Amino acid sequence: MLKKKKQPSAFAKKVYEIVQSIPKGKLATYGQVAAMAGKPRGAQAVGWILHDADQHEVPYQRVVNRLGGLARGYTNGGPLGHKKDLEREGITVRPDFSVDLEKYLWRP
DNA sequence: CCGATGACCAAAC
DNA sequence: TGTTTGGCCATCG
Repeated sequence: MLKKKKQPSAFAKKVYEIVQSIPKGKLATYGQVAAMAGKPRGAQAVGWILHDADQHEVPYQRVVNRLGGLARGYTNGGPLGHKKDLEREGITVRPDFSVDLEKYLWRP
């Protein structure tokens, strides 16, 4: 299992720009980002791109699943690291690692 | 193109 | 209720 870094493709680049476009204190879901990138059913693909995004300057912490929950495999200290990053953005994370999408969801 | 993997989503068992 | 399966799309070998 050597899945390692690779070059950003058109889809990845779009995802990066979208994620970087998320205002501070707001959140976006995988499905939302995927839809903006042109793939309303590419949530999994977005997850893959974000996993690779750790080598880019992308605030992928602002991207959560549709339940407002943190990602399963976070590459930066686990869910605690993710929670800390979100709180630093001004987002309140519940003890169960979920957030209020109605309150923090980014609506362009 | 195919098979396998993945930080997702939804339904089925 | 917890686990599995299928679907989605992208990427690697």
